[in-house]
Amino acid sequence: MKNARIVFMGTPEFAVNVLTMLIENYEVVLVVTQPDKPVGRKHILTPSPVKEVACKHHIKVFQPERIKKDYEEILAAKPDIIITCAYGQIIPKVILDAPTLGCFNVHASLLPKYRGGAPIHKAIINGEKETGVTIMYMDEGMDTGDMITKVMVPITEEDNVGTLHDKLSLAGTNLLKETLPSILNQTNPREKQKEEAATYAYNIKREEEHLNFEQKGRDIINHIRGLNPWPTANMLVNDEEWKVLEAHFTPSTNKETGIIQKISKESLDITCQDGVIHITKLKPFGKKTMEIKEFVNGNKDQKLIGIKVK
RNA sequence: CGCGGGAUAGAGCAGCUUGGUAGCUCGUCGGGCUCAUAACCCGGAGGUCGUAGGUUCAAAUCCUUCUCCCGCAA
Repeated sequence: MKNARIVFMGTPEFAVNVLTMLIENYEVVLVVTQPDKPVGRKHILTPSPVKEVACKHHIKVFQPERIKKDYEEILAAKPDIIITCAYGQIIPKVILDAPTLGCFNVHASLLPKYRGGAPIHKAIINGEKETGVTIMYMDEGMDTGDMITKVMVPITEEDNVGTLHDKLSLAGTNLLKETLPSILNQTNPREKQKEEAATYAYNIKREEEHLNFEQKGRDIINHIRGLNPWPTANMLVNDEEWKVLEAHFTPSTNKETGIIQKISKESLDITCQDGVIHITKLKPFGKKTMEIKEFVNGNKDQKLIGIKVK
């Protein structure tokens, strides 16, 4: 089926590469994405990245508030195939059953691990050495459908959510490009997920962004890079919320955790369970984010030394 | 008018309470020391103190307006 009618459903930056590839190679008849959301202090109504791409290519966009109740437009598009990628809403069975070839999803993890909305963040936070992308059939569960193809992507020490996100987005796009022909002529493999091996990566909650210096250094570093550049880890300094963007760790023994030990042009050092966290990029309360070098220029009197960070 | 933080040299800050012709760290430029240096020493350039108005002999500093940036909440 060469000229399949494709409906694409997706929302954030992660889905942009996938959509672009589909537009360049296939006939995308409708793009479904989340409604424009008010963003920032001024509540400026902002379209999703996916919507912007769709508009640029003059493809019809559908933005239901609740797809569970408002889906007629998708049926009307008479899709042969629906491809989703980080859409952001649970898709009802009526839609899953609509396309002649089925509904397929591009998910940023090696399923059945990290089902859910924050697989990239959680993979880094948990200190994984590798993750990947899975292309799969959709069913009514959350990322529980049968798997078709996967690609592995290593996680390096230097990776954070931003860099890994970009790698996975590209890997997912390429994987879909390779997999789609077999889906279209219905020769693709199909493998059930092992339910007992499933783990979940739910969206990051506000309280999960807070650093705990009683933890081991390795875990704290993973936590920081697993939340950078978004939503970013934070800590309380003098009861003000500071953001921590980059840091590294050296092991040692300490009497007390969470103490600001030293501020130098190399780093701001805070004790943790088994060593010292060296913060090299941060955002003090009310300030812009800054490199340690900039930060230390304005803190030459070292008045933060000895303070307990919470 | 949702809550709070901020705006002073290219960067990060101090000074504002108790008005009196602008300071620190870094960067930059020039010179010196050194085998050498991102180290050290000496010297220079660079600011109408976010905007507009008010009080005053005098405003970065006190009062009012507006703009912009940041976090939270949505």
